[in-house]
Amino acid sequence: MSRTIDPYNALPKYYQLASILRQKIDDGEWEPRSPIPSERQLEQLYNISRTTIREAIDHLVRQGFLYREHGRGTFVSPQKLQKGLMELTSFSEDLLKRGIQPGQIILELSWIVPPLKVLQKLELPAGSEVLCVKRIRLGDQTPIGLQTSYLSLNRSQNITREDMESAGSLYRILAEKFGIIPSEADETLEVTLATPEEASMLEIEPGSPLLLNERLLFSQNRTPVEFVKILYRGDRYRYYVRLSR
Amino acid sequence: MSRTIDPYNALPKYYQLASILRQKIDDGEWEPRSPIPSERQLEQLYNISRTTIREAIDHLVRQGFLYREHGRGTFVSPQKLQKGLMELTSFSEDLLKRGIQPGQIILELSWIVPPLKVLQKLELPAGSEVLCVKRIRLGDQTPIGLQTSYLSLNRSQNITREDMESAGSLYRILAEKFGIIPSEADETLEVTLATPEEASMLEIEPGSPLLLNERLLFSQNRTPVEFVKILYRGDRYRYYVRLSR
DNA sequence: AAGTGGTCTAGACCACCTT
DNA sequence: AGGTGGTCTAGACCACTTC
Repeated sequence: MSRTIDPYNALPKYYQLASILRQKIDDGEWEPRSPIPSERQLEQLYNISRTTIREAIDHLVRQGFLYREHGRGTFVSPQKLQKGLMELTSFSEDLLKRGIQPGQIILELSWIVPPLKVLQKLELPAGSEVLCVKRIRLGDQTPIGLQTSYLSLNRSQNITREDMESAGSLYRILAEKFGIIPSEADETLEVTLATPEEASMLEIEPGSPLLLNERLLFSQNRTPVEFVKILYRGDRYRYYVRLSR
Repeated sequence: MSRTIDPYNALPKYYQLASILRQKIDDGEWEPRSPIPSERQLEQLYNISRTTIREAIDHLVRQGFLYREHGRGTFVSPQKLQKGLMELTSFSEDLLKRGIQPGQIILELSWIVPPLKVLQKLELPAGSEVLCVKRIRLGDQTPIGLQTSYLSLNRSQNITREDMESAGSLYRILAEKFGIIPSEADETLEVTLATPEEASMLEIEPGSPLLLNERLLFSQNRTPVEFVKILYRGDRYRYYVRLSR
């Protein structure tokens, strides 16, 4: 029994169709590299115009679930490990996907005037205050990383320790409390060595190699929202990303 | 004087329009964050149907040159550093963008049976031969990284030292000689320490921290084409990536 | 020749924002 | 109310692949 399109549903038809197709892919109803029904067939099957069919397929192609070959058909992508491609993942979402229990110890949560370099990245005038969140990130109860976030918010948009503890994910708070949806980010990764202070918080030897991840996050309208530095233990973390043209 | 759409041009109209809009953005004719003409206005201006207009705009939105706000308009994105987002950059393209002169020393170029783990990633049966390319990568004449590529090719699709030296970029050879266009890649980054052998080739001390980048590259039809391991000197390389939803 | 995806038209109505 | 982008229709012709 297959779901159908409900014209009275608030969700757009192309979106409903994309969900249906997506499910058939996830369920393995269609084999990898095998063709899905042609656009004309889908038109008949779901009683939707071809333009709308194509819009649904476009979404799935962009997300990497399907690929098209001109004159031949549309095919199911052979799915690799993760299905979420290039998602802007928060630390907690990221770990959950890998089957590790995320946790955190909040070291600091206060309004400060950050280093000038940070203000420049956030495109704020000198002397501006930002919300600074310092946390030790845990995976299965053991330290994995040391994270410092600088958030470009109004003083009225405050985040409390309670918010942090109940939501877990900072990005969920940004979305649900302030309607800020991360849409793009510039990231850099490099190697550094742990200072004695960092080492003690991460429970490793001073001088151990660390993976330093810096991220500048932009919201829907391309305004910088957050600058983050995360120091990962070299022995416990591997950064993963999927790129596409 | 503005370009117009030529209906007899082989290029699709949405593509021609996207180029025109793109140029106006690049030339600074439209300020960042200012609205471009509405879709109905563009319909009149270029005598193209709205569907086609939207297709052109869709492309530019996906590439990050424009953003839409429902009920308000379509706006020019404030461009950051690089304009190419999330591109699958080859090492040489990558360095050139940063203003560093790329170079290479080819250590090895031969057909071998690689480790099983590599064959699995390339989805090849045990015992298959692949083309193995080992290179020291240089930036301004100094070693930056140690790169080992395993290429899934037919024995008829050979690459010679002359190819490598004249083209510089491996990806250019794949594209021009075999019509293989990289379209997606899974990358991981982690920290390791240099073995004595690696250290001598990179001209650093044994035990120095390195950034290990592994990449599995897929072609148009999502077939694995190449598996690469690159060991970067921790003191000379920073990995950069732009992510988007 | 028949089937597939790629491009395009000329409409329509809706949801959202501004005035 | 009027303008904007968001969704949708029912067609059409073209380019490419397969038989």
